[in-house]
Amino acid sequence: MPDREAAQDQALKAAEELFYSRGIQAVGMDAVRNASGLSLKRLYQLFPSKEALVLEFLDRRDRRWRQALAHHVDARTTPEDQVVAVFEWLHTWFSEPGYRGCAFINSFGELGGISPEVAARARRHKQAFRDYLVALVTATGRPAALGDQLVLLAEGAITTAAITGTSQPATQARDAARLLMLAYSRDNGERPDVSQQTGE
Amino acid sequence: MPDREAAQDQALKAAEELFYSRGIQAVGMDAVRNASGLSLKRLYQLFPSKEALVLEFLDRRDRRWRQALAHHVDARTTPEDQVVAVFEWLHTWFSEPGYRGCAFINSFGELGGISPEVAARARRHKQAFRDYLVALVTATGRPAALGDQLVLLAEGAITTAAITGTSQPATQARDAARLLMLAYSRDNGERPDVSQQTGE
DNA sequence: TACAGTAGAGAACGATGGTTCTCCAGGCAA
DNA sequence: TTGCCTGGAGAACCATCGTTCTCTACTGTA
Repeated sequence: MPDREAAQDQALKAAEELFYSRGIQAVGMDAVRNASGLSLKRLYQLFPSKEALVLEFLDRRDRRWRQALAHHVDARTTPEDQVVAVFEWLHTWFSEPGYRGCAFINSFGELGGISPEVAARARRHKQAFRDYLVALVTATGRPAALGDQLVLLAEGAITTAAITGTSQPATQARDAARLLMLAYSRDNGERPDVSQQTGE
Repeated sequence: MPDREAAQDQALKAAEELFYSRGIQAVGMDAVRNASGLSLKRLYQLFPSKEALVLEFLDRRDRRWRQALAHHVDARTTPEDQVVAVFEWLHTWFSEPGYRGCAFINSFGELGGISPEVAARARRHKQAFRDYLVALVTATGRPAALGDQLVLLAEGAITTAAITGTSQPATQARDAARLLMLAYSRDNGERPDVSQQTGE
């Protein structure tokens, strides 16, 4: 029998391509079969159901995505640079052909309301990203609250880039991130005053 | 014959409830029939296909959403307050029971890859929101670039609130927005320096 | 050569979905 | 009253989907 692991890899590669580009419900197991070159029988030997394939697809994507991000960030030396590198990496991601947003946001929107498992994967993925970014931010000596704000910039850039079809949001988010880092830098005190300076 | 307009309203109300909470493909026309109290025959008299119903649902949601936002913002007097009011409105939106993110982001993720019409509605909706927010920002005397950054904060808050199930992202986004408005205020010059202050 | 086990190709099956059709009840003009 | 139109309820129809089954070909072994 051909290597089980290799076959799983083939299936998941095909599934990722299809699920990401067309959405999950729009892709039948027949399409996965054609794209992967595996037989339906083999597919169901490797994954007991489509749901299982979907969850594996998400897990695999989560791992790869975070690895790719960390790899890019690790190339930088200072903590500040590492934070900025997150947004630079977003830019290269957005520029990939076929970029269509975050697979977790997309599958949450599509299936989060009817599949608790899918919703949980999305939560886990976003939580991991948040923890990662907050760690980078606190390494610069700035508060976790800034990390949460940068998460919002990154998430906003991800969906805006997908819908508008440009990678510009990454640059805008990076610039905003730099301003916020400046606002939270020691020169301005650890806790910039956001209380009502605009009136009300 | 019962009022055509009233029947359409009934159908759209039911469709919105179902599509938003469960996703579009997961909701059959049978479910819309049951929820709306209309017969299938009547439904197909009012909308030639499910696709037409979906597009009408999106158009209607776009109108209502922007109206609700504008209504909240209009209650404020100063331009700065109006910008902040956007994020306060997000907070009340996120706090609604059954909040599950932006219907346009969700349907873009679900159908954007296979339905150009749905993708176009998402683009239009986001473009309108962007234009609105940029107009509010430029009314304060600040550059449009800040508006784009605030859009990212808002979009990020929308999806983060949906996936985490909290309304806290609205507050975080509002605080970040205040800091960015401060950074762009006349005291700091019209164009804050974001060039490489973090090195590299 | 005979045989057991595995895999591939694709038909088959049961469920569901979008869409249409049938049949019947009720209102209303002549 | 009679005939006609509209609408409701739901069956019917056809395609698709997830999943399983059948049949055949092949490989390795005694």
